[in-house]
Amino acid sequence: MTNRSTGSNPPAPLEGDAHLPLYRRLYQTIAGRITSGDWRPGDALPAELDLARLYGVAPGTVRKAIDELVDDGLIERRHGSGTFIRRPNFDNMMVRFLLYRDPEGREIMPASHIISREIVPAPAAIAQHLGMAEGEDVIRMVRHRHWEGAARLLEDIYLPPARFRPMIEHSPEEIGPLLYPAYERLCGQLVCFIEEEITILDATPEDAALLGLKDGDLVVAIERIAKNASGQPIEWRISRGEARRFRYRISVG
Amino acid sequence: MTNRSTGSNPPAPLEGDAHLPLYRRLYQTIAGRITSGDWRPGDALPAELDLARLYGVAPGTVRKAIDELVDDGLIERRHGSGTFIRRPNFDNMMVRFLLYRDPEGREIMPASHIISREIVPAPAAIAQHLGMAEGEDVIRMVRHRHWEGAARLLEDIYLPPARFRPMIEHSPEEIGPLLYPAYERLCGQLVCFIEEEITILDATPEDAALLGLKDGDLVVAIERIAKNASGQPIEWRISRGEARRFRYRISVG
DNA sequence: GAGTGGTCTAGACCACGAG
DNA sequence: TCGTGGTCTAGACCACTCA
Repeated sequence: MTNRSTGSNPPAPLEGDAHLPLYRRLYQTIAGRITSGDWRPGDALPAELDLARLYGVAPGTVRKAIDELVDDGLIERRHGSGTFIRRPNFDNMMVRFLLYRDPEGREIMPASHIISREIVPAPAAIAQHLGMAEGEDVIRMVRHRHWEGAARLLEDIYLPPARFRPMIEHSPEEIGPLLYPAYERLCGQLVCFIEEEITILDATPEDAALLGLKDGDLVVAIERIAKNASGQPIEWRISRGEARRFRYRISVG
Repeated sequence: MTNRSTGSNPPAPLEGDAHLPLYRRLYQTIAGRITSGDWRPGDALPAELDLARLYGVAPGTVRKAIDELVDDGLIERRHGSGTFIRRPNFDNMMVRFLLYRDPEGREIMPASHIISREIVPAPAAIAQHLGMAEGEDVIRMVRHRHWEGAARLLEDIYLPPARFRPMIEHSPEEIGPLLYPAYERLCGQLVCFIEEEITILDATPEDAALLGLKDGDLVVAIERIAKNASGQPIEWRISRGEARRFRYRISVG
């Protein structure tokens, strides 16, 4: 059988090489419609049987593609009501690890101060992380996060201008305290995956001064690469904070 | 259809409550045969169609159970040759994070010194982690790991005697430098899952002395709970090392 | 070539959520 | 009550490994 659309429209095309499994190509197609903003967080996907008809594949093939999208956290099933695009929430993640709490023990939303935004030539390491050429223009943003009356977290953030020009054109007030919602609202960019590397090292004199640390104190440095639904890197950042009281949980299968 | 064994033996029983999905019960059944030592690392599982016949379920149901066992790292598929029990390798994990290398940059297998082994009443927190009652007997083992001529990692390890009595009956030479292989070899216990929590804190005077740190230096403390194939906790440990140069990578979907 | 997992199909029936 | 996802079945054919 070469075409199983039962008398109705011809099937929609799938992304990806024809030699890839259908469920892989369907995964990429759905991820691409999230990346493009065609489907946005909160939206419902078509029902599985509708997707099967739409793309001309069997229901079991749709199910396998959706299984993997759910595993990767891009979408979410709600039994009886449908399948929905997720909005991951990474922006406030680091604050949790630094274990600061208000007097009642609740988590704090720290104040956010954008110190500078400029376009600079991409250093080699950052260009590589972002899939750009060395020396190509890149947006560099410095941000400090404050709580308990002092700077606690220093962030250097690098963004490709092709996707993120609005981040230098809008005022800090329009951007607000959380970056990832601003990326989505102002630039149509959705962060879906992150990879981090944690290092403990000696504070530089500048960082020590900004964080109120003594000479010889240690900082925790968290390097992060953030990717969109299609797995393309869209942000690189390094954050530094006081190492003491840092805490992190992981589980490995 | 109530019984689909085609004229041959009746199906083998599945673990778990009858109201659970068949693929979940099959997952638990296979995990249980790993825990019990019935199937050991390196062994091949029966072919998927044989498992389907053995347990009286459809091939697709076997496939879904095996998919999840593979996702959880308990088994491994090799296309064309079979499905095999995996042997996870966690024991040396922490050493990687501390970034010590020999002069040629290779990873080091640090020397391992068992300082003490004793049976003590379980403190409340440890009893809870191990699913025991407070005050019940627990094995406490202290181990130091050395490289570059000094102690670099201090480990306090707690084990339930019901599973691990051989660990106090055998000599340190019989145990060898790696604990998890010794658990498997001497006690028939296989570690399949771990959860860790990393904290940076001030060194206690004793830890500072043992690690050669100055007063006020920081240590990284890694608390770990290790579980077998059935998800039962079988070991709790806390390891401390110098915080400086600590490094950790994670990715979050 | 025999046996294995990998992909894909085409359904049936159940459990859940919302109107 | 209807539409959704959740489970389960029963096969076909392909791709890979190894003797």
